[in-house]
Amino acid sequence: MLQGMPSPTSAPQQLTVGRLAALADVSANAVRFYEREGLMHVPAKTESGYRLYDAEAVQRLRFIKQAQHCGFTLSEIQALLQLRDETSSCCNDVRNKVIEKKLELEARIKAMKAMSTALDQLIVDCSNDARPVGSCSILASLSGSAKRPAR
Amino acid sequence: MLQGMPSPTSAPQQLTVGRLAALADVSANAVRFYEREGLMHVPAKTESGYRLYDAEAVQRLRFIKQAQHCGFTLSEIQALLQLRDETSSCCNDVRNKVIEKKLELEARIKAMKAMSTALDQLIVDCSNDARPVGSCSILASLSGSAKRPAR
DNA sequence: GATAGACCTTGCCCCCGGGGTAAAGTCAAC
DNA sequence: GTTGACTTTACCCCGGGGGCAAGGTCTATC
Repeated sequence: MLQGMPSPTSAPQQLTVGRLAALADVSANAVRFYEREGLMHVPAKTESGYRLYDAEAVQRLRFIKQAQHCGFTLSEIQALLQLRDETSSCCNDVRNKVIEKKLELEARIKAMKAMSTALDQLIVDCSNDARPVGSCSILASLSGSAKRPAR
Repeated sequence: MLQGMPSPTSAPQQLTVGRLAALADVSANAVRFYEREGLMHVPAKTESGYRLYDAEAVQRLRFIKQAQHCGFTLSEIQALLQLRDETSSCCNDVRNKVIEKKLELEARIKAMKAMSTALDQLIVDCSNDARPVGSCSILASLSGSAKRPAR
């Protein structure tokens, strides 16, 4: 079951891709994908080609996942990771990106609320009766040119 | 400029794909895509292969766009269009789909609000100073295992 | 030492909702 | 007849991976 360490190599905490993935609740496929996309560093490998990760990789992978949960895309996360890797960047650089993302999220929420409200109106208009589709106010509303017809 | 009707064929309101698309504020590419996906009917064609649409197609295309604006995916819209095409279906069938979509939208809004709140917390924690990234509370929070470290 | 079976490797195609491109054909207007 | 806007089909691209195949490797158990 591959329970032991990949002992051939010496270092303290060496993880295969699957075990790393499990620690961050991600699929092994996803980890390899992040590597291809440049989000994860290319790790050391055993002679047979198995990837070997250390504790830093766990941090990095968790970072990626947390940032995704906050609404960042992978390419945005790549930019954040770059800031993190450069000692020259400062906390404000990060903060600004977070604020920008926050504004973007607010805008998307607003758009979705508008959708939700539009649906409410459709539901109210269609007063629960069992009319045939021919006279369905919902279908009529959706076919109009962006303005609801008088019902 | 192809301003006139495609007169070779006789009927009253014949539209080429670009003109149809313009009437619903959609790209011609999108219209052809909807046809491939079975949302738009395959239209009549001129001898040279140009698509020719009538007024019903305008209705249908507007329906698709409006429904998209309400948050429906194309495959859900296909189901709605099917209801619309079947005389046997009733208004309640439509209404139920709308209600279901409304609930889904609410859930997504809730998730995005949670993201937004998480970002707020990060912004507050990172108290606007110019610390180096090494001590950035945002990066620290995102690297942790889902719980924020005491700062 | 053999075998099971869980794990790993690379490589490639799939989802959505289209966008964009190319090369070539067709149309109306001047 | 020429210009230039429009059309056709066919193909690849985005994000964020999922899933599969064919084969190699590892550990545990007999």
